[in-house]
Amino acid sequence: MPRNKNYDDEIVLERAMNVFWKHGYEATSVRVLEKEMGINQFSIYASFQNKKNLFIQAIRNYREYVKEHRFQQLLKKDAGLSDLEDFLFAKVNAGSTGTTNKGCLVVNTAGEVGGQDPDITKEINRHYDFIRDMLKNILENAVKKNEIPADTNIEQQASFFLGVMQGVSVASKTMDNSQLRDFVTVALRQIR
Amino acid sequence: MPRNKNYDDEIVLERAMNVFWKHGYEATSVRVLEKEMGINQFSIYASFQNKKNLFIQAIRNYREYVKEHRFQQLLKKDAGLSDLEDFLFAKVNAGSTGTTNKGCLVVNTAGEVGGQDPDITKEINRHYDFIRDMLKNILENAVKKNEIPADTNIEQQASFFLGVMQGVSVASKTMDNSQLRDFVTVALRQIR
DNA sequence: CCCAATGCTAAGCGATTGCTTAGTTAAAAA
DNA sequence: TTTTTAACTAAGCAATCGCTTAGCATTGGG
Repeated sequence: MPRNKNYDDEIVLERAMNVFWKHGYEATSVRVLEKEMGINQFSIYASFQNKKNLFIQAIRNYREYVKEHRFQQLLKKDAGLSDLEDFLFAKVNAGSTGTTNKGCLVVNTAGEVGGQDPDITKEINRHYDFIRDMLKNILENAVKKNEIPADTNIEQQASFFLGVMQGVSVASKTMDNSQLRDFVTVALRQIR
Repeated sequence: MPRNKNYDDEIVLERAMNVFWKHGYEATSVRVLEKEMGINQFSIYASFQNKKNLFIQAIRNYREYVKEHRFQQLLKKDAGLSDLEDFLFAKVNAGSTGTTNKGCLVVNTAGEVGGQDPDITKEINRHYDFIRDMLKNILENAVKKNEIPADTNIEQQASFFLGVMQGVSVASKTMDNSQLRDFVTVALRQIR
């Protein structure tokens, strides 16, 4: 019976994600959201209830986004250490091309909102559970492929590389390319 | 001639630092600052001009704070690798005692404000220059003490451990203690 | 003692915050 | 075509934002 929306929830959510990614949670007002999303405030609240929930949805959208655009190679079923190497060094070189690096939305959020809000914290943890699982799979494959020793402590190395990825996200804002390359080089060298 | 302040700039600045540390820059209002600092808004603006400058001063104060309370051991002229080990593992165990970890003020700020504001960015960089210098000194001492090989690439390892410290700051909010221990263990093992 | 200079209190400035609500438009079911 | 339902526009809500200002309090020099 009723009238149809003349916007797509997924599309406007992706736009919202980019605004939050660039400016953070608190510094993003609903006014700039409605401009960037291209819809009225009413529609924002109709589709996403409130600002916090929109932000949480944006984090989920971010996870889908990085799965498709950043972790593609790492998410192949048989991804191994060489894929992890490619990924980390790609991040190093990406820093030079772009202007100021936006870093990782989830790392930024962890820093800004931290353990303050339980709902957002839960979403942050979900994201890192996902990355941790991805890393474990890669490390298991790397053992099978004889890229790393058979007695490698998978859990331990997964925690290490998760920490390194979080470090890279911060470092990409504060280090130059050669420093970033050094960081990644040492991180990868230890497992060989 | 004139009347004297009945508060100490350093004391109220340290209080401001703790508020920013806990809630971040944007989420900290001048109203809560005046409550926590124990002085009127007028006095805040008289002593620190505006909110952003107060924040920048708070970051500088944070650097002095960590020099005295966190990096004490690392700043000894002859600090070596064993001191770095002590420091990193102390961070691991600190995560368990406290409630939600506040992380590092500067890492949090890098995530929230990032490259947005040039003045704040400059202050972030100053902080990391300081830590990098500290790390280089430690690594040089470690060579002299034969804790690490003589041909160790100091610059490279300094970038690595700076990245690890940034990672630990994020990870201390998202990992449990054993995961954090694994992260630090692998980071330190590679240099031996 | 009085005066000049700064500190303080408290009220309030315009602007912006997240969010809501009346009034209208559009579209599908009857 | 009529009716019903929801999406739209645009105005506006109270609350809070960073910051300022008028008026009084307090100090040390003359």
